[in-house]
Amino acid sequence: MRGTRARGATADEAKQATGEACAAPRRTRRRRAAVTLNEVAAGAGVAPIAVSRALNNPASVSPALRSRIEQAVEQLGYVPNRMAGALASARTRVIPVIVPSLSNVVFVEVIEGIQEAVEAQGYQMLLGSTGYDLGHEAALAATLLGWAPPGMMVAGLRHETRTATLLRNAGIPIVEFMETGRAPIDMNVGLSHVRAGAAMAEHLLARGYRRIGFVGLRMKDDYRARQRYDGLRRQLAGKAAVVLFDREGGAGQGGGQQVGWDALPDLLAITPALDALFFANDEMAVGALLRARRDGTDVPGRIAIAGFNGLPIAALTTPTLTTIVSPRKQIGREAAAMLLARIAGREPTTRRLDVGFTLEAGGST
Amino acid sequence: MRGTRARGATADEAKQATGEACAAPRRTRRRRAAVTLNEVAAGAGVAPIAVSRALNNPASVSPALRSRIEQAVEQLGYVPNRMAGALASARTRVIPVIVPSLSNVVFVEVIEGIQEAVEAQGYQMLLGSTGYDLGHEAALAATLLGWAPPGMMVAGLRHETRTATLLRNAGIPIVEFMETGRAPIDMNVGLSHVRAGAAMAEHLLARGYRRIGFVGLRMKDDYRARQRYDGLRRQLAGKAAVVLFDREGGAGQGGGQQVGWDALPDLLAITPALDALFFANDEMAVGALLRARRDGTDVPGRIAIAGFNGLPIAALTTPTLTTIVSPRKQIGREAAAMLLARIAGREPTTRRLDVGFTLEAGGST
DNA sequence: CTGAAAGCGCTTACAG
DNA sequence: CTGAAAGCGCTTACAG
Repeated sequence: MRGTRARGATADEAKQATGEACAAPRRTRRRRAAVTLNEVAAGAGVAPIAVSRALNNPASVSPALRSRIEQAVEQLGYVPNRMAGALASARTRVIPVIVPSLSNVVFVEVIEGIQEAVEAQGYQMLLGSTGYDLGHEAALAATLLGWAPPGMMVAGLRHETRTATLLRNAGIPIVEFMETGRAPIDMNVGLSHVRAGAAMAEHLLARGYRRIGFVGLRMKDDYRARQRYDGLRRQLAGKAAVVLFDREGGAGQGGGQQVGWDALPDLLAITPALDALFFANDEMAVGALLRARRDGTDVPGRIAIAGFNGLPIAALTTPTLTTIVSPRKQIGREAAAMLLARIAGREPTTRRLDVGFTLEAGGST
Repeated sequence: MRGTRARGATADEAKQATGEACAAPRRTRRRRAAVTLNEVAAGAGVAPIAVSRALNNPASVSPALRSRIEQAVEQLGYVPNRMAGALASARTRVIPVIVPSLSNVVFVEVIEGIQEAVEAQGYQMLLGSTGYDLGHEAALAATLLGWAPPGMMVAGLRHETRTATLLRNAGIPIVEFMETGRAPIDMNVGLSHVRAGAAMAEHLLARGYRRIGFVGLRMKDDYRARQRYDGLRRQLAGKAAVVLFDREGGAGQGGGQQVGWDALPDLLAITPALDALFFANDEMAVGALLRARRDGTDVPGRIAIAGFNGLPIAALTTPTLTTIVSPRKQIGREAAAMLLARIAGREPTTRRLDVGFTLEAGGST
C-alpha cells in the first residue's frame, strides 16, 4: 500500500478520528513573544476578525469598535504578522525587482523610479541583484516567486529558458524593463539599444569621423552594450571603419572611470588612426576625458569621445561630453505603473512601451 | 447578500464532503494554481513531512526516498511557499536593510557588501529606502518587522524614539551601520565622522590654509555631514576661520556634482577671502573641480578643494582630489558578519566596530 | 456591523 | 529513517 498510494491522497485529509468528541489536547509552539491579533482582540474585548477588519478596512467597522481596537493595538504595540496575513489571503504586497547590478547608476535610478511608484500604492520592493549572471537570475526568480508576489519586475529581455518558463507559468503580471527589441514574457518598457548605437553612428558621421572605435567593458556579460555596438556597426557599414575594444577590469562603482582612463592612451598608441571613440557608458567616457585632460590630449581635435546614459557629469566636463540620454527614472515609473495597473485588475495603456532616448551633442565630438 | 459579499470569489472550490462525527464540511480556499508540498508528497507516494525534510535537510532522508521526492519536485515544478514555511517555523531568511537613499553611491557600496555576505549564507536582503526621512524610517521598520526577520540592519545611529523602541523590543539582533559615536541599539559598525572632519582640519592647517569653508548639501537631513563639520570646526578653533555653507538642490544621482559646480563661483564671489573648501562629499568636490577647470580657476592656488568618501574619480581629476576614504564595502561586510554570527547563535568578535578612515592627500590642496 | 469556523501551506514535536 | 497530528497567525466565506 505504501509505494502505490498515489494521487488522491491529499494529505490534507486530516481526519480528526479522535475517540472522543473532537477536542484534541493543545500543544503550543509560539517562539516569539510577539503580540498577536488574538491578544489584541482579547484586550479590546472583540472577536479576532474584528481586529483584522479594523486594520485592513477601517470603514467596515463601527467607530466605537474601531477606537477600542486601535487603543489595544497601540497599547500592546501590535505589529501584524505579514506572513500569516499573506498565507491566509494568498496575497503579498511585496514586489520583487531583479537587476544585474547595483553598482551601475543606471539601474539604481530605474529602481528609484520603481520604488517611488510602488510605495505610493502601499507595496514594498524586494530587490535582488544577479551580478550579471543569468544562472543566479534563475535562482533568484525561483526564490522570489516563493513569496507569492502579486507581480514581478526583471531587467532585460534575455533570460535562461527555465527562468522564462518559471515567470511565464507564475500566473502573475511581469514587466521586463531596460531594453526593447524582442517579445517580452508579458510586458516590456525600455529603449532600443540598437537604435541608440545607430543614432551615435549618424552623429559621428555627420561630424566627419570615419575611423571609429567602440569601447566596451566585459561585453560578454553586457549584451545591451553589444546591441549598441551592433547598431553602430551596421549604421557605419560602408561609410566608416569600426573596431571593437573589449576591456576588462573596473569592477564596482566608478570602476568604469578607471577603465576609460587606462584605455585612452592604450588605444591611441595601438590604433593611432582612430578619430573617434564611442564608450559603452558615460563613466568610461568621463575617465577617458579626464585622462585626455591630464595628458594634454586634444578632444575632439586628436580624438572625439562619446558616451552613453546621459549622466549629469556629462554636462560639466570640459569639453562637455556627447552622450545619449536614457530616461531611466521614467523607465522605472512606467514599468511600475504597468505592473500596478495589472495587479489592480486594470489593463495598462500599453503592454509594450518604447521610451526612446535623446542624443545630447557636446563639445567632445 | 449578493451585493455586499464582494472580495474574493474564487475558482477551484474542490469540496470534499466528509460525513464523519466531527468533521465539518470542508471549504477550499486555494487561489493560486501553484503546486503544494502535499501534491508533491502524493506524487512521490510519501508523507508531506518527508518532502519537507528532503528539501530542508536532505541528509535526514534515505537516498531512495530523496530521489523519489526530487523527481516529483522536478516533474511538478514545485516552488515552496516561503510564507507558509516562515509562518510554521517562525523563521525567515530575509534580512531587511534600511538606508536613507540609493542615489548615494556610498550606501550602494555598503549594500553590496551586505548582499554578498548575506547571500553567501543563504539569506536574502530586503531593501528599504527612507529618503532621509526618519518618520518614513519608523514606518519602514514597523512594516519590515512584520516579516519576522531573523535580524535587521539600519543605517545610522539616529532614529525616532519609537523606531528605537520597536527595534529594541523586536528581540532580534540589530546592526546600525555607517557612523560610530553613540550607544547603539544593539551592534554598530562605522567610522567617526567627527574625527574625519578633524583629520581634514589638521591636513588643511598643515598645508597653510586659514580661511576655510565647509560646503554641505541639505545639512538639515544629513547629520553625518554635520558631524564632519563639527569635527572640522572644533579642530580649527583658534587656529583658522571657518564658515559653513549649506546648499540646496541637486537631488538624485550625480546631483551633487551640479551643486558643487554651481557653488564654486558663488562662494568665491561672496567670500573672496576663502582659501580652502571642504565639501561634504566627493561628488560636490568633483563638480567644483570641473567648474574650476572650465573657468580657469587655479586649484589649489586660488582655492584648495577637498572632498569626502574616496570615490575612484578622486584619483583621476587634475589636480587629484584630496579626500577621506571610507571603507564602505568593509562596513557592509562587517555589519553582515556580525549580524549573521548572532543569528547563528554565535557571539561576534565585537559588537562595536570602528573601521576608521584614510585621508588621501591629493594635488587639490 | 459582528462573529464562529475553517483553512492557507508549511514545520514542530512527538512517536514509532 | 518515517509519519500522523497539531499548530503557526492571520483572512475568507458564510451566517446572523
